[in-house]
This record gives sequence, structure tokens and C-alpha cells, in this order.
Amino acid sequence: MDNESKIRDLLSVHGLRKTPIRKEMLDVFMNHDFALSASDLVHKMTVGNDRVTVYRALVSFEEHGILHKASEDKNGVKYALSDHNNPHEHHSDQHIHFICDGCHQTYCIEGVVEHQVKVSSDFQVDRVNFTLHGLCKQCLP
Amino acid sequence: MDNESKIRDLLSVHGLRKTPIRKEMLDVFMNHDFALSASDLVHKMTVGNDRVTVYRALVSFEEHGILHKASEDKNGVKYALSDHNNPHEHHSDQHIHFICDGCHQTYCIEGVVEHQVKVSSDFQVDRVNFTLHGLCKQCLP
DNA sequence: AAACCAAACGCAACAATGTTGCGTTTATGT
DNA sequence: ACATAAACGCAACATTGTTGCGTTTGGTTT
Repeated sequence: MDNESKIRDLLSVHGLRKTPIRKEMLDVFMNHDFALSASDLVHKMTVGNDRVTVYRALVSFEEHGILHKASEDKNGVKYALSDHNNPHEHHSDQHIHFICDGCHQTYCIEGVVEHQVKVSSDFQVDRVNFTLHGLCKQCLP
Repeated sequence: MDNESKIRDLLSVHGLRKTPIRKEMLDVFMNHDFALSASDLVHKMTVGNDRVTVYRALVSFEEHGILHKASEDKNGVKYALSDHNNPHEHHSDQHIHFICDGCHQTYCIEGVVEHQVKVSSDFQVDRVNFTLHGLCKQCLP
């Protein structure tokens, strides 16, 4: 296991147990630069293949801020490591979600979307969620 | 039925049959100012309560541009009337989707979100999808 | 108005995602 | 080494959405 000490630290900090399944889940996340669904994880993991266990670990990781929901549609939720834990996210505290039209992966990428909202006063806008769509490097012609 | 003639016209224009179920589906949409899921429709309708029929009608309506997907999450897809058919959308050709944190309804509202995207050149951004979140008039304190 | 036909319907069956309950195992602190 | 709560694993279930197929029906043609 590659990022073993990083993973052990991460679990320790949050008071979570270092079980084989949870360690491998985080390892899988650290070895991918795109977001993963529960089903993705179950297929990629070598130890333990019970969906329920994975679902419960995902919820726990999200509650502890280790993971966040990167995208969500009728086919389910995809999670990604939060910035400060993600080896692919070095330079920013904030990221944007990009969904590739080619490979359909969800990437957490660096960048900013500057925006100004003008809507009817019948609605109080507290947040704006952006998702970018297009082609990633691998899928560009 | 209130909007009967409007509904008959709409179905005629698109070469769709004026069946009781489809007429009532459109009627339900016209009597709501927020987006509806297949399940919402099944519960609100008085004639025909087969999920499959509703699903297939939704697909057909979307293909004909009568409806569009207003929001989508793990709990399913919500549809809304396209602007030109929607009695609640008088003044604009474009709308924005607003999801209320209180009632969790999805509204198609008038307004604009000006935005500028700055991201790594590893990703070619073709479209930007955004959703506004906050509180609607009914849910404001 | 009778016949025709494709559109629409309705039922059964299925797949996938996600959740809950409950008994068992195991990581971890004492 | 022991105790205990966290984590696991299994069965069962709910919901959304899809597919196949036979039947009904709206709309057209004759």
C-alpha cells in the first residue's frame, strides 16, 4: 500500500478505526484523480465486497469531512477526497467539479468561476453550485 | 380541466395522442410552479397510476421539448414544462433552476447568472451547469 | 360507420442504488 | 488479556428506472 502512513494518520485524526476495508477505500481514492461511486469502490477493492459496509464507510468519511459528494445523478453519488487530503489537489482550498462528456468521469479541478446572480426577490440565493462539462485531456481529439 | 385547450394544442402540435393520462399529466404540470418527479405525478393523478406509463410519457414529452429535466439527484429526476409552454414563465426564453433548502422543491425562475470560468487547460469546458440554492418565498422566515 | 394501425397502455419482471435491522467480529484503550 | 464500541456481513426491504410483450385505443382512411 502506497499512501499507508498518510491513510493511517487520516483515520487516526478523525478517531476512525484502521480496518483493512477502510484503509483500502482511502487507498483507492488516493490512486484515482476522479470521483468514485460506491459501486466503483466495491469493484476495485480486493478485501471485503459488501456494499453495505462501503456505503456506511462513505457516509462516515463524508461526516468527518474526509470525502465530499462530487456529483450526483439518477445513477448515484460519486465521492472524492476533500482537498486537504487529496494528493491531486495541491494548490487550492477550493475546487470545481468537471464531468467529462467522453469518459463520464467526475474530476475535482482547480479553478474559479466568477459569477453574479440576478434573480427575482422571491428567492433568497445562498449558494450557487457549478458543474463544468466538456472533454478531459484524455478524451480531447 | 383548466388548461384543456392549451393542452390539446400542445399534444396536436407534436403529433401526440390526446389520451386521458397524458392530458392529466400536462394539466398537473401546468398547475404547479415547481418541478415534478415521476412519482409525484403518479400520486397526483386520478386516472391511470402505472409508473411505466408515466415514465414513458415523460421521455416522450422530453424528446418533443415539451418538458425538460429541471433537477436530478440520487432521488430521481424532476421535470418541468419548457418555458414556452409554462404559464409560470412569461417573460424570458431562459430560466434558472432554484432548489429550496426548506421545501426541497425545484423552481424554474427568471433571472441571469453571469459567469466567467478559469480552469486548467487540461479540461475543455463546453458548458456550465449551475443550480441556485437557498430559500423560496414560502420558506423565508 | 367499419376497419385499420401505430401510439399508448398495463402488467410482469428485472436491475441498480441506497437503507435498516441485527447478530458477529475486531480494533483499540485500559 | 479483557472489555467495549466501532466496524463488518448478511438478509431483507424501498425506490427509481428499464425492458418485453400482449392488449387497448385514438386518429385516420376507406
